[in-house]
Amino acid sequence: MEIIQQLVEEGQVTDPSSARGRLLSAAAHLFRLRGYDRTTVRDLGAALGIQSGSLFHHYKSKEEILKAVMRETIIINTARLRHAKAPAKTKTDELYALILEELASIQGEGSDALAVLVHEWRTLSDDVRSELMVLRNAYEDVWMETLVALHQDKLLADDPFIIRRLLIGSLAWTTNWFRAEGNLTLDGLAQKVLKLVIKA
Amino acid sequence: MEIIQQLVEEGQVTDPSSARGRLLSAAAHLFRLRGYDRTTVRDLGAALGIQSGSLFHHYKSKEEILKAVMRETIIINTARLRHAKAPAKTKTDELYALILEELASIQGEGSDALAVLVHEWRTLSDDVRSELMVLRNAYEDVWMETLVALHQDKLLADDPFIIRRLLIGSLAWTTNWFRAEGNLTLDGLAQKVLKLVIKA
DNA sequence: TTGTACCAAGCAAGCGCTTGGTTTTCAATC
DNA sequence: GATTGAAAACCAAGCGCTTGCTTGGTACAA
Repeated sequence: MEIIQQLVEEGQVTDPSSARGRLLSAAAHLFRLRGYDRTTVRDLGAALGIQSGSLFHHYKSKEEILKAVMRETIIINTARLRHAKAPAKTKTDELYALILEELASIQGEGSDALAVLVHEWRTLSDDVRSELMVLRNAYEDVWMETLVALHQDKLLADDPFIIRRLLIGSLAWTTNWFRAEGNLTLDGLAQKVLKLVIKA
Repeated sequence: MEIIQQLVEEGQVTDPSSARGRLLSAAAHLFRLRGYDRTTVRDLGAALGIQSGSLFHHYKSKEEILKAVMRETIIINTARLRHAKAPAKTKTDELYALILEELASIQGEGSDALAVLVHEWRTLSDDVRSELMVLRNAYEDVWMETLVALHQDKLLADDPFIIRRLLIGSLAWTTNWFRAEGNLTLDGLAQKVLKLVIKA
């Protein structure tokens, strides 16, 4: 995943192989598994093989850890999304690429972090939430560029804002049921979703 | 809401005006607002104007309260769903009625409880979860009857199981953005959603 | 007079986080 | 290429507070 490496070099995200980086991915994993509130700093320490108190050398509070997980998740996935739609030849291809990429992010690597992002959004304090909102808007912009263009070409089944909101829910919910082992592949699912929102 | 009254008389759900009933709706409200984990028994007691310890006269643990909230929510909403689709003349009308009713449940009355149901599902212990799963399956059956029939009539845009799963996510997510004050009504939204999943 | 609904007080366990000190890492120096 | 120094990473212990829940008793309606 050279996208991440580039972001590391730009100083935008933490190196996953560093102490802080391992902390963040362990946190993402546990936060997803048990939820933020049910994950104690002792759990997190144990997962890393260190004392719970040692965590506070890296981040000054538990919420700072959650914030960092979310911040980096949004940044990484925004970059991924842009990267995914770049080679598309038509706007419809672009939309397919976006759907597939978001599905892959939810299902595959980084899935922990993205699930945490959706699930624990309201856990954040107001300050932190509005701080992250800026990043999240940038993520949504990548979607809206494509959707608005499709709407102008009369290719979208409905208003782009409505479509996007319905899509968020549908795609996020796949964590709860989709398993790649089934006879439905991720590409297959992305195709099905695409067909629902594109005019016949 | 005479549906609820009938369920009360059948002994399926708790009378909302009883002490236990008020406890459950206060719990649903707080669980939604702050999440189950962040809601303390002291918060809950304060909301009811009683001591936190007094709660345990009604339910033997905090999780029992969550379980009761969920249990009754599923039962009530299953009855609502059946009631909503009864007068429909075509299968398409049935589906519209189901979509509208689920949207209404999420947005309007009982919205607290249904939101809790979606959000706190994984909070439950395995035992309780599988116990509630039985009820939840009954709820899903109401949907599947209609969707399978539509699929047989070649009116559905895709496999009924896929459609339902995509719908759950879309509809549940509306809590996070839909506000009835806008220029989009609930019926309007239901219509839009219906059109996406029904063949042109 | 029996059961329902509640109170007042508090216990044991678990929580996030702090403190003061030790080990590890690693680039700069000789 | 060994020596050094300081920053980064971590430990051991525990503090102060909150948590879910218990206990023994009271008010009151039927």
